Amino acid sequence: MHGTNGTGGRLRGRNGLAAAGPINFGPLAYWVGFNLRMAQEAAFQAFSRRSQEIGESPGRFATLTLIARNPGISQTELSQANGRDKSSLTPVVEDLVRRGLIERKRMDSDRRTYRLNLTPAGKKVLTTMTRCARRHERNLDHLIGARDRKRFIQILKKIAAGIE
Amino acid sequence: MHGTNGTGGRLRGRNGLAAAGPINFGPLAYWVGFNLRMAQEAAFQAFSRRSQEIGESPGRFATLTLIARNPGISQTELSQANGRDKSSLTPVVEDLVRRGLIERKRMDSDRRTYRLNLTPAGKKVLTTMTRCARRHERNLDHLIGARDRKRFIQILKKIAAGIE
DNA sequence: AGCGTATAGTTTGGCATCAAACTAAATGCC
DNA sequence: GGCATTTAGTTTGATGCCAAACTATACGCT
Repeated sequence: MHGTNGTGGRLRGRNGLAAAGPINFGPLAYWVGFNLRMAQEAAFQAFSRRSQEIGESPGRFATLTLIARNPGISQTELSQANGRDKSSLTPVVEDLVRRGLIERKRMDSDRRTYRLNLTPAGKKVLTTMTRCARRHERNLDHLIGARDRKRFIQILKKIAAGIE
Repeated sequence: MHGTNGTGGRLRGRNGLAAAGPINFGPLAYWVGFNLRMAQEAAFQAFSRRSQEIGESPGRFATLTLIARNPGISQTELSQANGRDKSSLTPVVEDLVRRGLIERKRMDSDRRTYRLNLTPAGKKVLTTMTRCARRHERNLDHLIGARDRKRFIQILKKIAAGIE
């Protein structure tokens, strides 16, 4: 190496720190995996902040929606639809029951499985959360642009479904 | 409710379980946040499996790449570039130093900060990991299609950068 | 009926992450 | 020089997640 600052190719301020300087991302810059992670994290953080405003946890939203749309769904079905392990659902369901947002009944024909349903209180909370989520979505839509939105979602679905 | 199966609008098998049946995703089906999460998780799982084949952890990959491309980078800069809290980096850096993949030197001018650099061993491991990641990327590229790839990444970057 | 296997949900253990409190060093102001 | 403020990194505590072990029901075969 024959440069003058000994940082191997990156210009920095006199004390070796890039002044909020340009980071070289190398191949990460154009790789899908990395950008997917960064985008997801950013969107999640934003939604998280919004959820806090209404005093709810972001993870509860998809759960309540799926129960609302699929009354009587079992925990295993729910965990699969939601892309989480069934064991992760146990404390969530416990919490939602405790707070009176969902109701949980043993099935008669198969006494291992539960059926989950929203209570009236749960429906009310979901309505509030949905309004909040819609604001978040509008924000994202704005960034993406109406033209590309549909195609964008299609690609996301393909990735979710089609990876081996 | 006056239906016959008591599941409130969802057809199920005789014991109340949808036979790997169609889940109603409601608004989640076309919302960006949810699909972003599902895609990211799927891609991550796939990369995770691949990483295991070469005996590495998926999280190490971006870290090593960023150090390689920005020699002498500090931990705080690194954590920001990588989209993680600086405290998450402490155990990672410890591990990489312990295994002799990176080297860590106090700066002379500011003795609070470290400079991180790859060792020759680290460079070698990164080469292997990069090959592995390229296979993963090819897989994703195939799903996305060459035509939409560039636009897709642009949108992901916009989301990562532009959310408030 | 009885036994082996499969399934629904829970428990446990470990990991990655963040946020807030903390330590040590640097900077600025008087 | 001395003291308040900022900054780099670590520690601690909490959360959410997964995978594997576990419990209890159910199913299937003989």
